[in-house]
Amino acid sequence: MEIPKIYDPKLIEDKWYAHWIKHKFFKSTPDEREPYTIVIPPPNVTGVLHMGHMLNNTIQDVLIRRGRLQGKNACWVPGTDHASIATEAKVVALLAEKGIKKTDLTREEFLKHAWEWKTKYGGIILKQLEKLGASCDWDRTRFTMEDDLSEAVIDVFIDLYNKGQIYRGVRMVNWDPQGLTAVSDEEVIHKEVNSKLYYVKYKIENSDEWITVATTRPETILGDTAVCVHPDDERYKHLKGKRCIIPMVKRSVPIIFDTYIDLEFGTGALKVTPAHDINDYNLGLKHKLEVIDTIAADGKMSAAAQFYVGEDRFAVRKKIAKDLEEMGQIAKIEDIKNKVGYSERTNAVIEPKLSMQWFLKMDTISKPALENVVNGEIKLIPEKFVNTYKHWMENVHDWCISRQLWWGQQIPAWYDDKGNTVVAKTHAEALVAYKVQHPTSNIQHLKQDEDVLDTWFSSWLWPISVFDGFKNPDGKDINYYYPTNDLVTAPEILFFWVARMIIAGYEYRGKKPFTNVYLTGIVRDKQGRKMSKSLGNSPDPIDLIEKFGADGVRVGMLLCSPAGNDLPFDESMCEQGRNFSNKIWNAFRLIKGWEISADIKRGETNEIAIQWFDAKFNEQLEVINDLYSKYRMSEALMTTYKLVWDDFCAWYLEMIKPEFVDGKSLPIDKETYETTIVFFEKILTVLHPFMPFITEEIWHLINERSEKECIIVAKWPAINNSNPSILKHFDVMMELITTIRNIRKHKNISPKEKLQLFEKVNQSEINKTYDGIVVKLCNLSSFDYVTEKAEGANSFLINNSEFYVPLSQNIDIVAEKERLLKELEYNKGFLGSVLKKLTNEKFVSNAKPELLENERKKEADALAKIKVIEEQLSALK
RNA sequence: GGGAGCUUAGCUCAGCUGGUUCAGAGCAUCUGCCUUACAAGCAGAGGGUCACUGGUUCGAACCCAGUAGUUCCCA
Repeated sequence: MEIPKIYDPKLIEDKWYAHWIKHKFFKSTPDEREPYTIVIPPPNVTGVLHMGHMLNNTIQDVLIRRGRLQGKNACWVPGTDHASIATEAKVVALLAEKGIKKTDLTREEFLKHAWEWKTKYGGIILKQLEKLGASCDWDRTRFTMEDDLSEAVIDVFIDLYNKGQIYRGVRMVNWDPQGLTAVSDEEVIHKEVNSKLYYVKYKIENSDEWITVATTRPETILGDTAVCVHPDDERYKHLKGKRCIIPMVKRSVPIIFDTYIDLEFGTGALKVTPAHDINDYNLGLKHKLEVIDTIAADGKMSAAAQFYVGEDRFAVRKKIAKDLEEMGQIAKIEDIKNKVGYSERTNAVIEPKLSMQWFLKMDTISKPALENVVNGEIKLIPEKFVNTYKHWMENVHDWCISRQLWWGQQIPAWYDDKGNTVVAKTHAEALVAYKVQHPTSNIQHLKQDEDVLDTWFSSWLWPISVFDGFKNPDGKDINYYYPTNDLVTAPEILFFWVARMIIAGYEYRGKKPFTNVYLTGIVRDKQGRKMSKSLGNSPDPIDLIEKFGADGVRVGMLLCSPAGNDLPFDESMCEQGRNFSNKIWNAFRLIKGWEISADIKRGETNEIAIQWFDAKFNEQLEVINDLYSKYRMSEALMTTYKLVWDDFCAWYLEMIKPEFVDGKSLPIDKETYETTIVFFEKILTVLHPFMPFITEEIWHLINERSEKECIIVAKWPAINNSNPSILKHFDVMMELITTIRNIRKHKNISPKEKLQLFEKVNQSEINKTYDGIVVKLCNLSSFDYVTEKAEGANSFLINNSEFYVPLSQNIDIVAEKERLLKELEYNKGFLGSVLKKLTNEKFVSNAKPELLENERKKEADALAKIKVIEEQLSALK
């Protein structure tokens, strides 16, 4: 049988994925086993797989596969969300290419196009997840806008409205003039930009005096309805009761006094534009000012502005500055830096805008979500995010849940022509409710609210709605899978999504939606920039999988990404993963290549090697289990990596590897072979969550197995630590081996040349248990015990035992002396530091007894070592 | 402007209740090897004033205070 020496993932990954699907290994239905559940953070239907998804979904797959191996009923629910703004923008753009304007279509016609788009392109990302090996239960795939989930959204809206938690009101919202919709506070990104501060002179009415205000937004002057100064400001006290004239529009407005004003900023006089600034709006409410909305929804000046009507606000900013300057009303212009809000979705500059919106009250409904994270009922990993979470939840704002879009769940609110509102599921129900409220009315038709709900208002129900928890609140699925176990997501949406799911969980199930929230880092490029499509700095994950294999990419990403830490991505990480695959493959090749003999008896060397690896495996498995329980995934992987590469390949296999005689490998005894297979299978199982494909492939090659006997449904090894003491003996032996190899290296002795080794020891202390291994791994011709120093040999110390390796070449006495002196010096220094503690009365009286004991032992060891070194030194003369 | 976090080897990170098995790991680097599993490898090696300053302590990477740099959140 010819096994290729380079592992080629391309040949097997698709095969095994199809095999797993065929045998329904990802499928989960409620049964008597303990459930282990993860709901996917639904990616946006418009999305394609990027590195962030790779990281996030790899972690989920590792967790779910391990849960499955542990015998739990593992259920990973996939799906997508409908992403109102992004999808609608895509569809609008697509229609524009065909020469169709959204405004020419009815709502129904537009939605038809949108659904067509969704059917055709939505969900590409889910297909891509298969390449990664994601073991989702695809039969459970959900979409936030499918009928059942939409119905849940509508029902929740109605329920919260009836509970008085939802209200409609005019509010200053963050308006995205490009997306033509309001966006929530959390969707606004504030960036510091270079701006100009314009000092504009307003004439005091019936006077020759002027008052100068400072503004970064002169285009809003047209909507000014007051000028405000601080009541304590000596400069303006005399203006009490006066009015001033707004430039251009020549409107007379009052000069008002309010302590809100910052005396230091600008001139201490503030122009007040209630329609276009949240603070001004509040001032306006307080002082009962007129509100003039001069900027239309698309960011252009409205008719109310009187000037520059139909021109864009930024063009107008420049123009009005110039025009005012010509009129002599600009006092000066300064360069400043200020923060400007941008839409997360469209990157347009956010325009504060007054509009009628729907809001969810957050003050009371969010309480359990705060408490249960603070008290640890729900764990955030890493814990540091609890602070941020707490801070946010304690200062939570009402949630603006309406969006001026069509793609989404239309708000179930109905109005008569006077604006009277009823909230109901259907027009018929609305009409009935309306008649109850207005018994005298004979209206037959109510108009439904044009707006849809924020997409997060769908996804906050996700952990419940994917199990039909609204439609069927006592259903088998929801009762079995909810609360789910782990959620894996990015810290960026901790508030957008995670907090709101927790709120919904307590509101609608009275229980948390999940227990652990694992927050991944952000995948960045080498310059620390977030990977994004617009920057073009993200490699295509599918290309990476082509190049390094899915297993390689998974390992590469996970090795360097502790929870919550950003991940500066570099392809070389995947290379390390690929190399690891190859290492495992070659271990398999080695084992598979052995000739097995039932006639040979298992030698002592192999027996010891087996005992040792068994102990080592159990020791490390315990560490790995513990790391998993703490969600320290990258460390669990690194521990597994070293167990496989160092302990299994570099040590164990080298110890049991049959010798070559006359250009031919000797056969291996059956017992050792079979045990080695058992070890290898255990190792493959522990590797499986990280590297599902190669482990499945080897699993089927290493032993005769039926189609259904797959590693994906194998059993996670149990801990069975029978002989832990052997590990200590081995550590000493390994040090001996390394030292001998080091001598070889320093003396330039070929690995092929056999060496002799002597240990100076009293006959009673001889323990030859490990000698065979040392002989084998160091290529020795003999390992003998002596009572006297061997002449002309290289000597060294391990644990206060002296060893000699006779060399054909002469020993460099000078160098040897130097080395010994250095070692002596170090040990004397060490002894000194120990003695310093032991002679320190306070240390002796304060330190714990076992610590004191340890120091005494160190003292004794150091003294013994110094004695030996001194003997060696004197022998050199 | 307010709050939180971070700073340990060239890079990415461990380091639990302070005590030389505590200064570590992987990658990268350097040296020698194409040794019939693997050069995508093997065997070795070098590399850090634990950001800085001060304090507490018998003893500080670890606790406290301040400084600098950096990231995030909020306004």
